[in-house]
Amino acid sequence: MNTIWDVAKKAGVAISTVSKVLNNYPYVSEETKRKVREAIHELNYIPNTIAASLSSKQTARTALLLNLNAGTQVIDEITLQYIHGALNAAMEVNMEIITIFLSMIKHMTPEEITRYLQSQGITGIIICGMTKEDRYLRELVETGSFKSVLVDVPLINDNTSTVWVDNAEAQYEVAKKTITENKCESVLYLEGKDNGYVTDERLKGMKRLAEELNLKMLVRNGDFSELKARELTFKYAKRKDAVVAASDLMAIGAMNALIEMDIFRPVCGFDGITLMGYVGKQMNTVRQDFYNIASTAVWELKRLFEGGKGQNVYTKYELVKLYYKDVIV
Amino acid sequence: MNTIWDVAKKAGVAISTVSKVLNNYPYVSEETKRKVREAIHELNYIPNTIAASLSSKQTARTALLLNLNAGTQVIDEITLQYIHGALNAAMEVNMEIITIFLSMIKHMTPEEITRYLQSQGITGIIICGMTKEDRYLRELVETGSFKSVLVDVPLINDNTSTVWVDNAEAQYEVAKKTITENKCESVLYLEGKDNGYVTDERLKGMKRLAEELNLKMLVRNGDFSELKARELTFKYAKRKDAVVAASDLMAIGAMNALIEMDIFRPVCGFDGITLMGYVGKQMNTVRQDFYNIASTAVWELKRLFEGGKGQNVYTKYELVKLYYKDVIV
DNA sequence: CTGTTAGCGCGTTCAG
DNA sequence: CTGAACGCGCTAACAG
Repeated sequence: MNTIWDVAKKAGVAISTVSKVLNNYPYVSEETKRKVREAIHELNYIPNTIAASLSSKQTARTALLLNLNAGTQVIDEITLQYIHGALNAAMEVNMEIITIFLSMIKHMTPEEITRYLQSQGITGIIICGMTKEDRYLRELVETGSFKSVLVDVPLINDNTSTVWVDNAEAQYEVAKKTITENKCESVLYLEGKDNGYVTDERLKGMKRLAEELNLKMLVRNGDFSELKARELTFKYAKRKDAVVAASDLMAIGAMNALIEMDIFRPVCGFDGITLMGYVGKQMNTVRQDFYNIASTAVWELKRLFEGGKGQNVYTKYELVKLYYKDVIV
Repeated sequence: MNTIWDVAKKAGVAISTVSKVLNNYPYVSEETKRKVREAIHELNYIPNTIAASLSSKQTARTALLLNLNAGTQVIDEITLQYIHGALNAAMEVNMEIITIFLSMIKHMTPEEITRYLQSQGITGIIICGMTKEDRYLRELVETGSFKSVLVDVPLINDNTSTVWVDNAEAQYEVAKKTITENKCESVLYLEGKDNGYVTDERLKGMKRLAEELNLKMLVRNGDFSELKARELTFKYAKRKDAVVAASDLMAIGAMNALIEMDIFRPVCGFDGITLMGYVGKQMNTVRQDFYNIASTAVWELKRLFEGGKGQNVYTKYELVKLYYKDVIV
């Protein structure tokens, strides 16, 4: 491996000069820049990121914290999209990402986590799938030891940004479409886990719709669980005209229950996961681009690293129905 | 953050002594060890891994290389299991893992990849989902610049190990079960991509079975694709008694085709993915524990780091049918 | 605009 | 058995 030393020698300059052109510092003549770049190119030199972070103390090493609670297919798909999006964006902006599952650090106190991360030279974190129960994470973020970007969690301060879709609006839209298409007058709403930050938002959107359309609405907590949604559907769907679920998995559970009960009710979901193409015939859902969300989070973190203040970033969504032909490859 | 200096001061020794007890070097008196450990504990000291790797040049920083070609649910599940298993095991053995998708490095030459990884201080790699087409990866491994563990690829040398299940045997068993249960005399075998290392093995197992049971076997290349399997089934299944697919996804494609054709043929798959519970009623499959495979790979890599020679490590599998009740949560 | 120098935190000889 | 001293590869003042 060539070091910065070799480059300096080859270009006939001091290592600090090389470092400067490497990091785009001002006050370097075009001529020297050229010489240095040439030497770098000829030697196929790649800076040692380890040494760089040791010395600079401010490199963009980032931890991607992921929740992997329920071992369902859905979680898999979403989580992997997060990882993929984050890693690719990280490569673009030249940032190192360490993937960490919350289960691996759940037993630690915020202080322990902080030390653990800092010992790895991590200065920024991106959190996906955080719940209200993850108080230690919240503390971690609030101490401000790291630049943070949270996905789907409304927590913003100088060095914390949030990336999420407008859940209230999305829930409103998808439900409205489903309900008006079928001229329903009453609805069973299967809301998510109380510990989920998006749960309240989605419920809010749903309430607005119920009021607007003058719907009779029954709200029940499905915990984002397919099984629970199934049970609730068995129990309540008969007396309602439609089932709106706050997640695709719950929508699938509801639909399967309806099939077993042998009655038809329109169902809609939220997420837009592939599984819908296999089982959810004709179900409206809100499709989120999780790859893009993670990617956005990385760019937002980069902004924070560069001195930007925390902010709220909305990402897009679309209303879709997934068909088998869309997912078969 | 406390440094090794603070610990040394508190324990009343030199930093080198602290370093020695940290790395379990001999020739340190029990008494000093005790003092140092106490200081470490009181200060909640965690060694800075960055500085450590800079200085030692032999830390176990590892790259987990993953293939993410087809954007299917199946790939998602398997890949995520790999990641999860690897990261958890890595934490146990105190090893740092950087996750990298092959798509991110596919445009680089082996030399470029080598430099890229080395610039990150990486000395070991684990590769999942490598195909025969990934020649640059093979070169990378064969240069011996890294300690490597390959999953499902038969390539072994002093610093390269392989982790995989006995694909031939597994394919033999699952097919045998399916075929004898249904007293079949002819079979359509949907093999995987030619570029897959497991494809030949599975075919080998299948051939042995065909010979043993004196089956009429038609082999067609399904490319691990659901769509292709579907088409092949439409074309050939009618004249056969059973369909054996070299992957779950193909099995699902075959089954859907059979349903549309409105004929019954026993089908079996390979992998044991969750999706089978949703769509694959009563299908035999070979269930692999991808979490465990990745975990095993990490431990194997650790062995290589410690001077062990490359070897072949077999992991287990089981024959199962997945039902909806097994996957609903 | 360029070069010198002092660390970053730790591992590792090598005297003592 | 212990500690002083050097260096890993690089960044960041600080002189010049």
